[in-house]
Amino acid sequence: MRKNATRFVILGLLAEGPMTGYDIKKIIDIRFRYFWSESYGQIYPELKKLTKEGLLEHLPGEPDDGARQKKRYKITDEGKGAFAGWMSLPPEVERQRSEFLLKLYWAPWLSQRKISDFVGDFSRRHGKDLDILQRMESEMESIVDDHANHWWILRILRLGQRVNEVYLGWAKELLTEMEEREHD
Amino acid sequence: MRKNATRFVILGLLAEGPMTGYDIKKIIDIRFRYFWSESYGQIYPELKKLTKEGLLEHLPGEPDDGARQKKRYKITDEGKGAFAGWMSLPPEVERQRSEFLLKLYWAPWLSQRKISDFVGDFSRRHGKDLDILQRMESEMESIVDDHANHWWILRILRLGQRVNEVYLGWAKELLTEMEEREHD
DNA sequence: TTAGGCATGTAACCCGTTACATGATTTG
DNA sequence: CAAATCATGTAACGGGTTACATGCCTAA
Repeated sequence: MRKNATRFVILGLLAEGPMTGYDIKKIIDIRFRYFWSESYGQIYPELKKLTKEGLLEHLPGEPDDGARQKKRYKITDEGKGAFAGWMSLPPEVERQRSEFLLKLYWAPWLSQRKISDFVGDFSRRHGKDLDILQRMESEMESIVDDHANHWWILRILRLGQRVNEVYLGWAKELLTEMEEREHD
Repeated sequence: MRKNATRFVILGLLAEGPMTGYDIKKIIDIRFRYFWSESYGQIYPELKKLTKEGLLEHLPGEPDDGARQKKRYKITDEGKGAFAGWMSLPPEVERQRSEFLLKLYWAPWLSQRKISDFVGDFSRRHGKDLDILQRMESEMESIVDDHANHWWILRILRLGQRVNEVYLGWAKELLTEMEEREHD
């Protein structure tokens, strides 16, 4: 009754082609950065487990133990089946937590200065996110017909953009309202 | 080097007045529902620990062990200090995960029908969220001057509204685009 | 009287990060 | 040759959910 989405993210990426644990982490950090994350401490043990269960296999010619070298994994048919099974399940709604909004809720405990610092940090962070998403969109637009899922990736990127635009607009407004309020 | 925001949420709520673990959970589920969550399995043990550390105390006249009855906790001065200390720290950025977007990324594995079901669920969920946020906003607008933090709560609610509006608009557009694409 | 909400609590278990350890390869 | 990056892996630890156990009180 647990999620363990990690294993399915790994299977999904390996379904696009064989790669190493390091590659998987890199792709998640870049392509998925707005809606997913994993750590090595999750990825490597999970690769091992998936291999033992027969959902993955080492590529032949690669060391399967001993020497510390690149280890490329390939998904098996069983692995593809497991992935397809997970895909067809309704997506779990993850709990969301925002320490930023929590602290805004108790803003009267803080100085005006401190609050506007927090809001400023929030704003800058989402400004950067927006920049990255816009760059990713341009790239993706030029190769939208290359793969079946590029059309979908574009839609995901655009959602990310709109959300970040909302964050930015809201933060800017809030800073203005705070100033107006201070010398009323 | 760990977060443990749970204990500070508890301290923050108890700083508004004494209450039970049950009350704390209810408030988080209702007022914080768009940006925070806790389970009883976190709250009760944490209340115990905080009491042992002297940041909380049982209200006199309440059973401090034995009979299973209402147990109201009150924050101590030390507890207030700990809370203020946490408040002044820059908010941690929590990792965010969306299984929904992950599955959209691999949408070509699914039938058109399945995808639009997922998008439809997403849309309905955020439609409900938007309704609730709008109702909370009306309530809050009528009592905005009652407490120092009501002004802030209003801003938080409005951010939630805008984000949910973006989700809804995006989902509607996506469903339209999917239909256009199907009979091209 | 019974269903539902109030109310507290624990144990098992998994999730996930962090810190640490190790070493190869590439590039300035 | 040194630094950065590639690359794999484990152990410890805390975070957090879920399932379970218990029992009171109140309204239909």
